[in-house]
Amino acid sequence: MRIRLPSGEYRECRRAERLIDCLPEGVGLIARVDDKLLDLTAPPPEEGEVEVLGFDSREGREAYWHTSSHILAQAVKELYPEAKLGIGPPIEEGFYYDFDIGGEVFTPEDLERIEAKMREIIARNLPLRRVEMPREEAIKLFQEREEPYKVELLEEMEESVSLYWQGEFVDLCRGPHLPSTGHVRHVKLLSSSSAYWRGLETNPVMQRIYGVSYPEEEMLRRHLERLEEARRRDHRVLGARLDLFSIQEECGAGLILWHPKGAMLRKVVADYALGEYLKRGYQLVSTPHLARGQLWETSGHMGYYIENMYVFEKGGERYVIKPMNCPFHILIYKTKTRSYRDLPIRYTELGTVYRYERSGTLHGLMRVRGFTQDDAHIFCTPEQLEEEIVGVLDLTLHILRTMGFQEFKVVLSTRDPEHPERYMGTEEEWRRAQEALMRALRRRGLPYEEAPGEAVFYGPKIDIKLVDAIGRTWQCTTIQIDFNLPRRFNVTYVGPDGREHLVVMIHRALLGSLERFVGVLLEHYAGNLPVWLSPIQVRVLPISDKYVEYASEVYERLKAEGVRAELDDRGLTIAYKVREAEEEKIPYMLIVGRREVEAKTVAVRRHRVGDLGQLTLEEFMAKIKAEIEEKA
RNA sequence: GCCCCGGUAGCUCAGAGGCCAGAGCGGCAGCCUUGUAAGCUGUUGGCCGCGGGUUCGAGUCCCGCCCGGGGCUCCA
Repeated sequence: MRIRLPSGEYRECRRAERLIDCLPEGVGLIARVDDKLLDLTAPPPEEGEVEVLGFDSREGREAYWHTSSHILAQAVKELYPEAKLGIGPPIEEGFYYDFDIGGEVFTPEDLERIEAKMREIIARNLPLRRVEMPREEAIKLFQEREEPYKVELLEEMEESVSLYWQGEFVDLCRGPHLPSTGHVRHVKLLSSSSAYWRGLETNPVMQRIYGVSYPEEEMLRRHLERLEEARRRDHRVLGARLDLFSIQEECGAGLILWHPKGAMLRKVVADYALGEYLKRGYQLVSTPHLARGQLWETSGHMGYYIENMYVFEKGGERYVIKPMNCPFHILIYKTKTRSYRDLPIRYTELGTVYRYERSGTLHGLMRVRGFTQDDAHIFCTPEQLEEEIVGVLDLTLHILRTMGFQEFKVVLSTRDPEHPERYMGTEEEWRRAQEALMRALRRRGLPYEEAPGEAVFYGPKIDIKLVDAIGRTWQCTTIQIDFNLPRRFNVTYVGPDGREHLVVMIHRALLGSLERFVGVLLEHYAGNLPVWLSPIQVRVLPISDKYVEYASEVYERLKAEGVRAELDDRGLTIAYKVREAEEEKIPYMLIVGRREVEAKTVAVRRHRVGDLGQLTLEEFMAKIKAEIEEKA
C-alpha cells in the first residue's frame, strides 16, 4: 500500500493497525481512498493508494472544523448538562453548533467560558472513536442520553449509522474526524445567535454558536484581522461618515435617501454603465413607476409575486408599483410587428422598482425595498441567443473590471432534469438555451460552476459573483433566459418563412442594483474610491483667509473643466482642514498659501499618500484629467 | 415574518427607580492668520424611539408598536 502525503511525497506502508501509524508524527488530518474519506485511525487498505489530507485541502479543513464543532458541543454539554444538541457542521470559514438551552441565551461571557472549556478538552487530547451501529440501537442510545433532536434526525436515516465518541461525549456523525481533540490547536468562538431547529419558523428556537479554528496561531490571527477589516469597511458606517446616504425611520425601512455626495457617486456609476450600453446597441427606454393590475395579471406577477408587491386601489382600479421592468419593455416591443431583420432589439432602462422584502432581510444598501436596476431586455431569435450572451458577458466583464474587480465566480443554473414538470417551456427549448449559455461561457474561457435545479421556472441563467478586495463574494450580474413572458404576452417576430415565431427574451442586470453596487464598491475600496468615481475629486485648501482669493480662482478653474471640486475657505488651521479632507477620503487636496500664490502653483496632497509637492495648475489639470480618463 | 440584542444631544457613548440627565466630538460666537491628520476660550444643543401601564416618583420596571443590528442550515 502506498501513501501520498500532503507534501506530495510517497511512502510505503504495510501491516499497520491504523493509517496514522504509517505517518510521520503530526502529519495529516484525514485520508482519502477511492473517493472515500476515512479517519486516520481507520485500518489501511490491503493495497492501492491512500491520499492523506491536511489543512490545506478543503476536505481536511472541513474535518478540522467538524471536529472543532464536536469539541464545542462537548464543552457546552459539560457546562450545561441540560442543553440538547442540534447540529454542528463545518461551514465555509469555521463551524457552528446549535443547542436548545430552554429559551436562555449565551452571553459573550458564556462564550469565553465555553472557549476555555474547549481548550481544556483539546489539552485532554481525547481520541475520537468511530462506531457503526444499526439505526435502532443509535436511537436507543440517544433516547437514553435525552437528545431528542438526534433521535429525530436518526428517524429519517438509513439502517446503519455512525457515531463518534470522544471521552464521555458522543455525537451522531458521518465523519471523518481528526484522530484526537488535541489535533485542533487554536480555536476562537465568534458569536452566538438564535436559529430555528432545521431552519423552520414553527420549530423550537436554538442557540447557535459560531467559531473558527486553525492549526497555526498566525492563521487565526489573520482570520480575526480579516473580520475586523470587514467591520471597518461596513458600507453603512462609511455611508454615514462620508455623508453619502441615510435610511430613516420617518421615511421607511429599506428606502434609501441619497445625500448629495452619495447621489453623485450613484450617478457616476449609472452614467458610466448606461453609456457603455448605448455604445453597444442598446436603446434607452423609460417607463412608469406603476401600472394597472391587469398588466401584472398578464405577466403572472399577481399570481406568483404578489407577496412582494405594493398594490393599491384608486378610482376603483387596482394598481401595482412596479417590482420589475419587463412587462413595460414588452409593451414597447409589441407596438409594431417586428421582423427577424429587426432583431436583436435591446431595451435598457435604469428602472426603479419596489419590492416588499421581509423586514428581517433588509440590510443597508445591500438589501432594500426600493432600488434601481441597470436593467435591459434583449429580444432575439433562438439562433441569435449564443451571440447575444457572449455580448452580455463581454460587456459585464468590461464594466466590472473597470470598476476595479478582477476576480469572478460564474454559476450556470440549469433545470433539474429529474423534475421537468416544474419548468415552463419545452425540452428542446431548454436544451438549446442551456447549450447556448454553456457555449458562450466556453467561448469566453470563463470557468463556471453548474448548478442543476437552480434555474428559475421560466428559464436557465448565468449569475456572476464578484470577489472583493478582502475575498468576499457579491452577487451582481444576472443573465436570465425567459420562455414564460414571450408566451404570456405573445411576443413574436416574423421569420424568414413569413410566419410568426416567439422571441427569446433575455433579462439582464449587470451591476444588479445601483444601491447594492454602490454598497459593494464602498466595501471593496473601503471608501477610498478611485478619482473617477469619487463624488468630490479635489478640495482646495487655502492656508489662511489671505489666500482665499487665489484659492477660489483655482476652484473655479477646476469646476470649469468639469472636475468635481470643493473650496474649504473656513478660517481654520491647515492641519485641521487636511485632517478633515483625509477623513472624508477626498482623493486630492490642493493647498495654497503665499508660496503658491507667488509661483502660480498648487501644493498637491494625495489622500493616504501625502504631499506630492508643487505643480503648476496646468500640470495638475493634465494629471487629474488623465487619471479620470483612464479610470485608474 | 420569527428569535435574540439594541434605540439617551447632529455623531460616538455613559447613566439602571429618587437632586437640575452627562462626557467627547460636532454646531455657533470670539480670539488666533495659521504650511500638510484636531490652535485657544466661551456657548448652544435632549418629548431618554412612540404609545399605554405599575409607582408618591419611570431613561431606568411591565405591555404593545415603530426603527436598527445579528441570526433563521453552508443540512448527522
